Amino acid sequence: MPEQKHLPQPLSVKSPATRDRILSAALTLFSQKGYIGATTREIAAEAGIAELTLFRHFPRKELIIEELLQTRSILSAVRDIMPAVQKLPCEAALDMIARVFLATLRERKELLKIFLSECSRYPDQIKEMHISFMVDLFETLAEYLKDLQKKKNIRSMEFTSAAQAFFGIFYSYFISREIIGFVDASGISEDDSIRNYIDLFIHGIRGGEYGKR
Amino acid sequence: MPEQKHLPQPLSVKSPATRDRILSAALTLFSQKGYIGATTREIAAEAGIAELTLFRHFPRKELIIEELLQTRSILSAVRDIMPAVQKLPCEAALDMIARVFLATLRERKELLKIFLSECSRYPDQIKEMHISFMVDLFETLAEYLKDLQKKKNIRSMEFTSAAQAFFGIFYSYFISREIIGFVDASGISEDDSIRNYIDLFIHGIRGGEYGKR
DNA sequence: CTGATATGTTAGTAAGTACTTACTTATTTT
DNA sequence: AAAATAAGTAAGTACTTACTAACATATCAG
Repeated sequence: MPEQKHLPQPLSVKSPATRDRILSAALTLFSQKGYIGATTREIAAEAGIAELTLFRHFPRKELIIEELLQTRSILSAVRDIMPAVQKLPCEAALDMIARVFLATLRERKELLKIFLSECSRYPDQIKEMHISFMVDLFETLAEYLKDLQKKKNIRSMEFTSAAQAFFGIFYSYFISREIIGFVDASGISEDDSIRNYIDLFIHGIRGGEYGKR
Repeated sequence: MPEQKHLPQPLSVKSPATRDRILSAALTLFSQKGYIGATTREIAAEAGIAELTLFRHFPRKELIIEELLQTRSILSAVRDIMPAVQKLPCEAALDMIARVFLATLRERKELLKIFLSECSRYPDQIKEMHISFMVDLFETLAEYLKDLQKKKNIRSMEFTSAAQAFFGIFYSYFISREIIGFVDASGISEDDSIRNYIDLFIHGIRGGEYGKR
């Protein structure tokens, strides 16, 4: 009877590649089946590793989703393009902002689905990140509109509300197409939809006196 | 050894009150913890009945959510108010439509959360109901706008896109407040938000020639 | 009173699930 | 070559969950 104790293997196992495969597999499965619905066995299989390996990287299942929500959260790509966008005519600028926003949502589609499913049962920290992302978005566009007012014929208004409306249109558009699976029977293409929405928005912010009641 | 067989109790048990308590309890818990996360034990406890009673009404857990999604789905309260709304000035009409829409979403908040969480793993039939609800909403408003064009100075445009934008604004507003838990730090009240959105929308659809490029 | 109906109580089963233990095997580093 | 590192295999534990079986009880119509 050998008394030699197999040390239970160190907890700090590091192989970024494997760790990443686990995270990617988890992202896929969580978004498809929800956090509870996706089992550690499935995640390991999807990642092509042994279930035990998963637990060596993430001693508890919870740590996987926490790391996912923290490291792969939505970053405001919109803020980054603002310098380039300032020089464009406003139709083109808003078109660009809308497209970058939609692209960001598409990139993070899985994460967004997880978040929408799980947000009520997950830590405040993550909620706050999401909210501060939104605030940042709104403020970025609101500032742009304020600047625009100095150069163009733009009404005085609550620019924050306008920005919320703008992103709200595209957010709903995204959710209905990509999450609910709505297909527009009226046959309006994505390009046309974007054009129509922006056209509406631009008329909405434009200065003018008539029609007053 | 008595050979007397206790008949395994008939399957068709009917007590609308109990059935309803189960459905209501399930609605609450599914929306809080998700379909998988809410256990039959918890649902029975919430309904104040024995777990077995639950199974006498719904032999499989799945049948509960199916009945919920079918019998308590969103009905377009918007369509019903259109006759009354036609007579109002358009600002008031749109205000009313927005408020009824928001109220509908609030009433069905739990169901909406379940649907958003579970829509990817649930039958097409339910998806289709949701989509046809949306289509109906959009068409209702689009028709109203078309009529409005005959009486007022309204631009020519794709009214379906305009209707999608209108409801999109309020849908996003609802999701961010009620589901994500966003609180507007800028201190704009709900009434003000609605007013601002509608103001923007009305300017957006109003006819006019200037600003043309 | 009788018997059907709707529920309760208690106990259980079979299948999962997160997570562990014990030990092995490659690969890389020293 | 030795040692450390990152992963694998296989079996199992403790617990939970949807769902069932057996029997008791309360209500109420005929």
